[in-house]
Amino acid sequence: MERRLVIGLNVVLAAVRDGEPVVLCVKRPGGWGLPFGRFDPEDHRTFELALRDFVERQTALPLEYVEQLYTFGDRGREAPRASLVSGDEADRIVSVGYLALSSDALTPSLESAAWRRWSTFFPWEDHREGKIRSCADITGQLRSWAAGDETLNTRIAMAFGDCDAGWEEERALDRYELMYEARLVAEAHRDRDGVEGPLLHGEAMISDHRRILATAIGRLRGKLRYRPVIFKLMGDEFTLRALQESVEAILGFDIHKQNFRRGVETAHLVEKTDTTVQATGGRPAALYRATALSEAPTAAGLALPRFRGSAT
Amino acid sequence: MERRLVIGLNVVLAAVRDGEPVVLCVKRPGGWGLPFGRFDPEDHRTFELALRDFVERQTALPLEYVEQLYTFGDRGREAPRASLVSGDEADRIVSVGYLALSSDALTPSLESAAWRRWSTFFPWEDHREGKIRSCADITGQLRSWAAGDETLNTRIAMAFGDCDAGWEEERALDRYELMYEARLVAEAHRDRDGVEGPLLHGEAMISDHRRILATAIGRLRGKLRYRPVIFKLMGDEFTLRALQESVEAILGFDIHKQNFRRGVETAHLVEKTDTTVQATGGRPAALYRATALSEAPTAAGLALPRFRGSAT
DNA sequence: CGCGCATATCCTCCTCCTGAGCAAAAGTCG
DNA sequence: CGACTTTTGCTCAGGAGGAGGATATGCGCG
Repeated sequence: MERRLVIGLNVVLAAVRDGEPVVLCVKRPGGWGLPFGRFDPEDHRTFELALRDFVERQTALPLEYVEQLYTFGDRGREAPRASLVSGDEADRIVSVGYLALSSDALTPSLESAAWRRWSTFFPWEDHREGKIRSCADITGQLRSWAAGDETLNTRIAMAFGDCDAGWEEERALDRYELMYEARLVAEAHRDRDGVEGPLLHGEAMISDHRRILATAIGRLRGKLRYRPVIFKLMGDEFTLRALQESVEAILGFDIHKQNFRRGVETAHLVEKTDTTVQATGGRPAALYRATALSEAPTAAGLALPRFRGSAT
Repeated sequence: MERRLVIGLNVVLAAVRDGEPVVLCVKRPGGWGLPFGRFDPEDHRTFELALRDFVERQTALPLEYVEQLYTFGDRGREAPRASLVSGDEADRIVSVGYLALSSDALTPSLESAAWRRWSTFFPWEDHREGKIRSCADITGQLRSWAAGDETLNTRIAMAFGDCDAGWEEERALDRYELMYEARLVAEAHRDRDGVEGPLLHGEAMISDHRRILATAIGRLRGKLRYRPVIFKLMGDEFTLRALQESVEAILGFDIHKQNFRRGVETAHLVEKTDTTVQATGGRPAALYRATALSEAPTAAGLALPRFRGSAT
């Protein structure tokens, strides 16, 4: 029996709903996962076309902005569940991960697809005021796992900062991988022992999908700073508060209001329309729209502050 | 005849030699290209292992630092030369590009492999003092090609700045792609007309290898700013001047000497040894080495200035 | 209508990073 | 020794970014 090479495509379709970052998930036999499909060179000229095709089939939602994340080719990574994609355990699966952004987060018309919050899978990535923050436990557990190992402790320090200072939001993958190695996430047990792992930090996903999601989160967070991608998550018109809330949702921490305004305005990424809306109880807010500048895919991003810990 | 799916691996192995950025090239029937090979799932557990394996065979050089760049899956991209890798024109080739860094740039023991300067392929990317700078022609040609097209002109402005102001060195790929579309590089003619294109800007490479190289250059340049990768290109001990020259070689422009020192020293990326060397005619320079901090793959990078045009 | 309330919006102040350049130090070469 | 070259230390000004005070403009309510 010849082992064939199979290319699987995975998509992290992200959006912001009611101020919460969400990702489109699909219910599978083994649990929740990302939309994915097999790339068939006969049918599709490019990865992106294939992606759009089967995401639409699996979720009945069209894709807008799409960007490649990473290609995972290691044998053993998908080990226990390889058969999910190929139907043939002997095939060698290489999976290409994609990040897609949606501005509307329409409810998918299929039962099996649903928007789920990032925080379900990565509770420790959300440091906004009033959210749970289980980060101290994690670093504690990591440190005792690392014991005296110099290298590991450096990695922990780099990935988590002091969890309150020096936290770099774009290192979501570093953090997940450390936790995986330390067996603080269920996948680590499942992949090694073959049995369902205990519920540890956050909900698990099938295969290596949570790793892909971590990659996507990190990439998106990083990209906010140097490309105007945030507007791919916004409608045509929005208040500055809404824009800021989206940014905060993605970043996972609160930022200074007045400075944020100054930042986006002096960068000329947005322009004021002449309409205002009254969504809250206070003064009506001006509606803004993205400028032509921010439409350019190569334009600069937002000047965003770093997380400096919370007042807790 | 069934079309099989084939995964090709390409490596951009970069180094700095005598203050010049170089890349390891392999002489092929159609011209110079990057080392590449076919990924065989039977033989190799991971892409990286496969990579190390065949690079060693093709060039007799071992790989050290390796990082994935991008996966190119579009049909038609490699069109005229698809047979190079597979030997069977009907196969569908997907290629995964990698970036590798070498600190020593040993001369490969094989005839067909050689280190070649980036500037051979991308003369317009080098803005250091005393180098040719054909950037003004290029933007001129691009603008007349773009004619009045709003979108294209924005892209040009974003990619090239004013070629003297607002130039962002990490946009090497954007620049190459624009030039490709405008048929300012030989590959554009070759890929479309099937015949060897005229010599235009820089030397052409086989297949889409120059595109991959552009991707690598952009990635490496960007990464300098947020990861300590520059030390992967340096030996164990080096003077600050040597370090700076490497950085300048990669970035493609000169930077302020005193500020550079201040930057690396206050970032604690290097520490002084107690030896000095006298390489030039002036005062002997202290030798430095990378600190443990800079060994951490997740540590921060160098604070580097932006290109502000040359005094010409 | 006047008042408290909740936001939005404007503006100021202060600090630190960064760009730029002067000047001294420590060698070589003739 | 004096001219020259390169390293190294230091200063200073401008600007970006962080924090927060002060107004503006809507609401609901008595």
